[in-house]
Amino acid sequence: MSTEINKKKEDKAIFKPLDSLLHSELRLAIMSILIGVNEADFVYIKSATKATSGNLSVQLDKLSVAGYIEIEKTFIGKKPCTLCRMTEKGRDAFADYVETLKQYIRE
Amino acid sequence: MSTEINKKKEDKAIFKPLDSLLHSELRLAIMSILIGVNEADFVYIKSATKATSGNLSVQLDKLSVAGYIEIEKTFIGKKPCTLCRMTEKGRDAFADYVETLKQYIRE
DNA sequence: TAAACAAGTTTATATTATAAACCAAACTTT
DNA sequence: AAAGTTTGGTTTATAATATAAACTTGTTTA
Repeated sequence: MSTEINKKKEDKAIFKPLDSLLHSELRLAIMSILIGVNEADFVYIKSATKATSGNLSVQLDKLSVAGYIEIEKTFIGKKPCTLCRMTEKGRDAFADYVETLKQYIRE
Repeated sequence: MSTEINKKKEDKAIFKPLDSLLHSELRLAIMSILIGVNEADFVYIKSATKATSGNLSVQLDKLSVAGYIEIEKTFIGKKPCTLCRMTEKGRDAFADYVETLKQYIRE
């Protein structure tokens, strides 16, 4: 049986897990852009991140499914325009992520 | 042919890429532990991170192959003991990573 | 001495990210 | 006006990565 004398090994992790949806380079970049502006469109995010269209499309969709961003498909003149906006949920998740991350980078 | 008149879209990403070796939850946790101490053994890191042995073994190996940590296999009494220590290169990479990350989290 | 345990490693599988291929509509050139 | 090009994406296939399961080697304990 275990006694007080036995040196206890840590029985819980010292690090809080990171939100894996946000801990991805491209998704993090997207969120980083969106937290600073009211909205941004697909083409802008693509050029700012240098992501391929396919990758961007997929990652935006994941953020959208999670409710972290909203996607609105409109037209600007005759061209389609995909607008992205961060939700309150996304803002909270991002703030949480940053807090958690600080544990890891010791700041 | 392209002219100066053409509105140039951003032609470089606004985010510096993250060191993908470090941008991994477990490897980051390992580095975070090692940066704070002189050395730590496999068993300690395992319990501190709650990683499985297999996963830990693989990730330590990657960090070691990259030259970010050194691994020394010794015995403590009759039991094998795998000691890990961060290298100077690892320390630099970690510092770089943290700096880069700040762009993304705006701090 | 056989069963259980400790400390890992190796290999297989599931998850995730990335890239390649494709599509529709609008513009441009001949 | 038909043919080719560009824009703004989506879908699907592949490559990379993380995780878990199975195994190994040696040790301790019942």
